[in-house]
Amino acid sequence: MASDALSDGPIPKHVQLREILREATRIEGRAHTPIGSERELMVRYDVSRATVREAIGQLVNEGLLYRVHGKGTFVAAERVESQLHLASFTDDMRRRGLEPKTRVLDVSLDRPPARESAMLGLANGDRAWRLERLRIAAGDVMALELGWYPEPLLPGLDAHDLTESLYTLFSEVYGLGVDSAQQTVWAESADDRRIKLMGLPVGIPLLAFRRTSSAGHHAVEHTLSWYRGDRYQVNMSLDRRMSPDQLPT
Amino acid sequence: MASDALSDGPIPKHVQLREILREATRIEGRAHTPIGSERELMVRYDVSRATVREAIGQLVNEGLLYRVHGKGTFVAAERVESQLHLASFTDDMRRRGLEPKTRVLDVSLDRPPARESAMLGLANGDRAWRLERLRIAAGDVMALELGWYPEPLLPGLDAHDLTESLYTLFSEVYGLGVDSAQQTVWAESADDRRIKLMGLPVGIPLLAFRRTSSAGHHAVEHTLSWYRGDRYQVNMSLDRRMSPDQLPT
DNA sequence: GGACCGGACTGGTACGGTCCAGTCGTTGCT
DNA sequence: AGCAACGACTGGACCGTACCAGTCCGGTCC
Repeated sequence: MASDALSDGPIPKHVQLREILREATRIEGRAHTPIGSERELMVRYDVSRATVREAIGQLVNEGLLYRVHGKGTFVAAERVESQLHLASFTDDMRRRGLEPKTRVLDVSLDRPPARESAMLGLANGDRAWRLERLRIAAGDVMALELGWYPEPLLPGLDAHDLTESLYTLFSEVYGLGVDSAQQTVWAESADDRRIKLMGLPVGIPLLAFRRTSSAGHHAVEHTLSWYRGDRYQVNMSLDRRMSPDQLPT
Repeated sequence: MASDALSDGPIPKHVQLREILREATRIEGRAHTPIGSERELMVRYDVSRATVREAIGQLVNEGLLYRVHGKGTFVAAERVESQLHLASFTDDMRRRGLEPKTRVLDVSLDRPPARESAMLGLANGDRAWRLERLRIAAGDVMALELGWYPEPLLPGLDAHDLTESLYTLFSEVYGLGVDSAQQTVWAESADDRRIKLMGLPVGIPLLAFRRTSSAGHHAVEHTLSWYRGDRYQVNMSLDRRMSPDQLPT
């Protein structure tokens, strides 16, 4: 085994350690196993606990690790793709003769950020499922998606197959038929994390979506999605029969 | 002004400070202004520099702030938000309290490319008005727009003031009330010409729109628009009453 | 057998410190 | 006037310490 020491030099120690831990997450079958405690890693790699926490924090942000207070830091689960949900993406891909797939990067129970909490109508401190997925078609990652789902409405969500259509799951298992959504779209550049996660060429623009989906009066989903700008577009029809706040520019 | 002290209690200090700084990013016209140095904030709020860095780091991750090594921490520019509706740019910006300006770059009579010709229902050889404009709001160029307008339906269009709302013009002068549109949205990078025309920083992503607008059975407009991806977003409402192929992802 | 408690582990919060590296304005010299 | 150096600022990296809060297991007692 290679030495556990980190080298002095131009590459910061927290980056070196982050990459070592990233490799560790790739070992087959490691999902949900611990990576070693922070104090253990600081001894093994001869760095401070703050440096260990910085490295781990970045991988947690990327969805490759997750932390449980008082318990440990674990490798996030990775699952193989399956059928895609939501008519538009699936139909759009199929209309182009492509086979769509979904990969779940992470599912965990967390307190969502204030904004997401508000959008989901959660009380302070209520938890939600945090779900991160990749959408794949024609062998390429088309989109990265991060979603929040209210735990009170969807208990035990993580026990279900989250690579299938969530809307079908909500309807069949929880009796929550999604019937409306609010959505915002803009363009942005891909940062390093998403370039890496999505396997993108540098500099490629992303089409970003934020959506809140509802079943009747219950908000059941708040998602952020990023689609490759060069491989994806949205078609829509607009007319004056729609209410004024529904008509596009 | 409220006290700058952070309170002891259940809410961690880095969270309290984060929310104070978040509010500071919302002040009108603060884009690209510094929020105060880390050392300044540690004195003002009586916390350690690590606590300040933790709070700032979270807002940087959310895209509300950005850091420049050796220079400072700045408020990120805010995106102009547009409700998805069938309004002209002029009407849309006014509804959000911004003073829109349009600069006409070029207006001429031409035979449009085959695709535009087809979309406008023109016969072979028919001419259309070619109109190129910059859309400006809040002192910045928001969009570049290239549009085609069928000359048979809109004779003498170039004699009118084309900096105002075209939809209003079509209705009042030509009796053509725009009542529906087909629109496609995607993301792309700005090429050199558009960087120059729009005065954009290099590398900024664009939100691209292609639209065909109709008055009854007449297609009256075919446009391509490019909006700054960092300053513009589109909101839309979706529900199941729409046909499945109208629902975006 | 079950409940409870304490200890040993875990991650989370907060502090203080030092030094490195980037930016920019000022000053002095040519 | 131009250029280089320096100082004062900035963020970045890394270290150490202390304590808080959550989890879990083993031991003890009833």
